Amino acid sequence: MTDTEQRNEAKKEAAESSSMGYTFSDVERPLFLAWKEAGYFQRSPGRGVHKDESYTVVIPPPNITGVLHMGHALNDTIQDACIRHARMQGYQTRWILGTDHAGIATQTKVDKHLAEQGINRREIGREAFLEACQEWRRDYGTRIVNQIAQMGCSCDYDDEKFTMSPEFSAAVRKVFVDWYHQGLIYRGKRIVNWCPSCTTAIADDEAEYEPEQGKLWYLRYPLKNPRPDREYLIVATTRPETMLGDTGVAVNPKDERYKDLVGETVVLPIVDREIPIFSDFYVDAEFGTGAVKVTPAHDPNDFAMGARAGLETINILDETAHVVEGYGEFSGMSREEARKAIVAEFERLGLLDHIEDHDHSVMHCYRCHTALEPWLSEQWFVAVDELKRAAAAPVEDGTIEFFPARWKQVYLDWLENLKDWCISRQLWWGHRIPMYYCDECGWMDASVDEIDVCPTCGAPVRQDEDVLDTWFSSQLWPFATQGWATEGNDSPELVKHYPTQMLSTARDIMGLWVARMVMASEYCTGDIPFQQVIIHPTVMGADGKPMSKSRGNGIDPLKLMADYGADGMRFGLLTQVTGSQAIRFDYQKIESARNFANKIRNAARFVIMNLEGYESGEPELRTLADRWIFSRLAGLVETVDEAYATYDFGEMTRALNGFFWNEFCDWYIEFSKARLHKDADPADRLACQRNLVFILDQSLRLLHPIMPFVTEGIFQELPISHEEEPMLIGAEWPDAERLSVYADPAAEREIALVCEVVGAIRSTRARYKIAQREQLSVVVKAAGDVAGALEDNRGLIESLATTASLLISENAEKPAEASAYLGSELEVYTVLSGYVDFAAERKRLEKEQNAAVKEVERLEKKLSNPGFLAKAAPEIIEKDRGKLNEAKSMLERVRGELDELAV
RNA sequence: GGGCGCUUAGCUCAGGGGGAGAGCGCUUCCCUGACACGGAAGAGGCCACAAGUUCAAAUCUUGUAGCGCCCACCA
Repeated sequence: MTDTEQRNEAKKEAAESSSMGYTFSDVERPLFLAWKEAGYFQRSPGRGVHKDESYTVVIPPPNITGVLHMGHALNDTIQDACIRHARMQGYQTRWILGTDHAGIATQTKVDKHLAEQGINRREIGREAFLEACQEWRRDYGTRIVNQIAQMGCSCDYDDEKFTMSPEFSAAVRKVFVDWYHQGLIYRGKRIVNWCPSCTTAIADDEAEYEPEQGKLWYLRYPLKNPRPDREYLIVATTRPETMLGDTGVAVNPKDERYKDLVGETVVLPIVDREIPIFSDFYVDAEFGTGAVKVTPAHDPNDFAMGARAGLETINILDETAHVVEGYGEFSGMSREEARKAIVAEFERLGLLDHIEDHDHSVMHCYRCHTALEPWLSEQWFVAVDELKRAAAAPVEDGTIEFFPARWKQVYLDWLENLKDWCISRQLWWGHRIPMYYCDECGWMDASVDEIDVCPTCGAPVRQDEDVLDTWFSSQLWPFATQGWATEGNDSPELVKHYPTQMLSTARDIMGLWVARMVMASEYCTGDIPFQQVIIHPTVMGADGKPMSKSRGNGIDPLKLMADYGADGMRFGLLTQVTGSQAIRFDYQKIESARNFANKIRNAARFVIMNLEGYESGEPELRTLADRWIFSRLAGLVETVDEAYATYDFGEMTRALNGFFWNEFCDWYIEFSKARLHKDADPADRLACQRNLVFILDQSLRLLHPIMPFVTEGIFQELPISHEEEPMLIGAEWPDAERLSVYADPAAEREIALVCEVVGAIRSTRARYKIAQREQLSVVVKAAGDVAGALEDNRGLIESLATTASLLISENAEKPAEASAYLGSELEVYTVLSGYVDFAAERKRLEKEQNAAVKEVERLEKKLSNPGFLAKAAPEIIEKDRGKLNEAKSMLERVRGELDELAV
């Protein structure tokens, strides 16, 4: 083990035992509280506000079923960055915080929780169960809000919302009642996804498809009037037990095989029911035998076909999926038992043609994993035709914009295929449907207020037992959180903060939530709910698969924050946000971001520890380095602004990191060191200090929305006036236009030359393993203007390259025993006095020679192409001509060097 | 089955018609008074494949192969 390795080991151990230097919670927590207490999180008008326009975002309310996961971490970071950015720009910001009661998900969790204590929901009854849910909600609701706070999110914590608050319930009831009275909500008997174990309907999106190795049974249905060539029809089915409820057999109208059978009748075996053969385009002639048994009560497609053909619907299963009365020996059997028994019966009757293996997917309940039963039952529905047209319009005409833009089509396609929405759930936890029934006189109506007695006959009424789908309340989120239920569209909050500016969410709830919010908003407020929709990429595990407990590839954001700090996690996540639809989670990105935070802290420490004798004042551009870094800053602000406008966070973080680390730290701070020296010119020293403070301050502002904690911590220590801007969170965002006066392409070109010379010397030094402190003699040969620029900045070169002597001249001669660097505009000769390794130099120069030869060939070929000369843009041709000249000159000089080495 | 996306350095990914980039990893040197979570210098890529458009293709079009996600779901 080398000394360095030993030292590193020792440091590592020390770090592990003392949790290295900086403990996040110690620093982050007090800053968070300071922001909160100073009122920055509150609804406007607040501190720092100087614009009339508002900037409002509603947080996608996290379910109270769990804790913060990677999806929240990314999504909330995006929103906080945007909100903080807007706040610094002076907008009246409001980030509405809250949680979602998440009906079915929470009920399952609470059920399970109670079961662990030996408590059964049905035994304790509805009231007690709901109290248990409320307790759960208090616990988890608090927990998740604390975690959002831990991330540094600048939501309005003093005005927290909940999808089952009284305010929200009022909104839900109002919408239900209005829609019911307008005929948008109706009750109907439909096929729904029924869980026989939970005994509730569940939404399509709450069902999970699981692949299953099944069978395809080919059953013979005898014709009522057998023909000489045909006694029966063969149907193929994956679910033979449903044949008890068959009321027809369907074939494709174009299917020649069955054309003459349409209109005939078959006699359903076992039940001896006579059912018609009919045609329907839905039937795929290629599949099975091309003849389909139709069970309208137990399959949604059959239901549709049955409706078209006017078939009877016969329900053969009860709510627990057992065969109902009236089917003899089969009655009372479970689905599985009935299947076996019926197949056996067909076999006994000689009506089982054959069996094939058939893999397919089956819907399962996502809570208990019981296979779902398509079941005919009485449910409440929202008629979507009218609503979906209203939801499509603002997206089609661009009033609502998607980022990335391709999601627009996904949204419209989803709406296009939307079917009526089943909103009733046979659950307890949720908004109870505000429908009242009188069993005496048959009166029924929806009501915003609670009703006890029938308005027509005075008898006691009962309220519908079912609750509403969670999404029915979630769809109201952007406006029901802002006083809509009580004050309508004139609510002061809505007037100021509606429509909201932006909604950020994951793509999987695009239809479920995003589209429904647009529908509901258009209908309830007559306005769009938000102007822009960000669909952020999904965070996948390191294996590229969706994060899940069963795969064990999940990442816990809380642990990330503990290990890398909230800032590290936030910045690291945003570096991975590109136009892509999925990101493969990469610890190294988070670690790099943590290192970046550390870099920022150390750079700030350097600036602050070098402020002896500092007096505040305007920046003063005295040197090339000053002009250069200010020019770069001006460019950075433009890039960052553009990145916010397009929500390109990857680009934003790359620009910020590159500027701060590679330009400000690696070069500008290094350039500054000589100027900050005790013996340096005091006036220049002060200018340098002011410039350092200015650049650092501007950098902190630009970084703050992404890394709020580190930047605020440093800002507090900066010797700038904190009277107007006491905290960075409310400080003014850098103004690209004002800074644009610093744009200085000439300075950027010149500094590149200086860096090229420094780099050439350092490179030679590294190649010959010459220690940094050993001073070198250097000769630079360059044309007049270049030499002039370098001469003006010889101090920078001398200090960064540690030279003993530096000769810069147009007519410089190559010194003896020197290593040569050949650039396009300059040559650098580093004197090595006796150390020159001729073989190594030759090898290196030969490599350069090869590259130069190739470049010359490439360009000559290109420039001798008549097509290129005739059609390419003149500036491109000019550029290539210049490049060819450079390449030729380079080649000539490399050859000259090689010739000398040969001597 | 439909839609969308991806394939660029060892790894994770940017870029997007005229000079191949970043971070991590790797190699060499360095604890120099901000930072070893660091500094300096390097090595490393016919940009998946094929055809086409073009004066010019990693970049545009089409196709092929592989990977992935979402939606639908055929009895």
